[in-house]
Amino acid sequence: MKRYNLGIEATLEIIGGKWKSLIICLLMSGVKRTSELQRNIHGISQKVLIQQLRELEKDGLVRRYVHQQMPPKVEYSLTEYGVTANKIVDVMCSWGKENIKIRQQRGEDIVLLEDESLEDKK
Amino acid sequence: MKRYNLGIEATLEIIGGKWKSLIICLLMSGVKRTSELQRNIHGISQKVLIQQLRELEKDGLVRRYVHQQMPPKVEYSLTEYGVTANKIVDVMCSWGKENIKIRQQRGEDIVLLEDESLEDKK
DNA sequence: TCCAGTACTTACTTTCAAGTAACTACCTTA
DNA sequence: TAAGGTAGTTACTTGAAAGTAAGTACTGGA
Repeated sequence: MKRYNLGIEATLEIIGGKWKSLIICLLMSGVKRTSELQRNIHGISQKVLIQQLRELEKDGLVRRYVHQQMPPKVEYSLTEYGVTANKIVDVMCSWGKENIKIRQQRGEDIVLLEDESLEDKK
Repeated sequence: MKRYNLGIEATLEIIGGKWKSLIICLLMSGVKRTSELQRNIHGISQKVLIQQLRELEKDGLVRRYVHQQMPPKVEYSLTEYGVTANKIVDVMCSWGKENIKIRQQRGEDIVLLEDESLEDKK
């Protein structure tokens, strides 16, 4: 029997960690191929990306669609349930933006590249 | 120069990790003493609790008030800025509750003890 | 006088998520 | 025929976060 004291514990298990909320954030802008995700998430390794995607799939947030073709083409998208999780990711994003602004005003040497990573580079 | 691709990265730095969102959640119900927090956050060690509180204080989310008396009495509360972060914690809590319900309906052997940890045990 | 409780600090250890790198297997293009 | 791109897997290593345990310093109560 698994016990949770607060709802937030379950949330952290599912979208906690370094990468999952970023993946959800990117998938909100539409279906993405594996390689697209990897290019757009700075610093993630292929192993970790795929591992995180599989976990999100297992938890019902992400759908994996394999095109039966060569060369391989695999597409990931959010499920309906995954979209509900985006509510969280959304407030985290906007709170984070505000936080960065505040720290910039304080004189910290930081930038938000913002959305560059979301756009497809031509 | 520190670079963020998405606002969410800054958020994760500040309230990410295993314990910080739980601490914020508890502090939303009012001022708390160190020992109260420790009793109410199941499994946290004193070292880690104090460490997390100091980091939250450094980031401006938590206020630490030391009563000049013996035996020592230290109280922690959320700052105004800390209260803004509670928006995030709030959606995480409610999403997590929903998640637990769904998994219970699926037959998973889990419970949400919910709010027991928030109340002062007499 | 000793134990319990307050709020810490310090030192050391463990764990596990993430990182690194190499490998498979297939196709297309040069 | 060799390189580059697709989507992975596997094995091993690293490092930061967290856990463990003990010590400090003070007071109040049995």
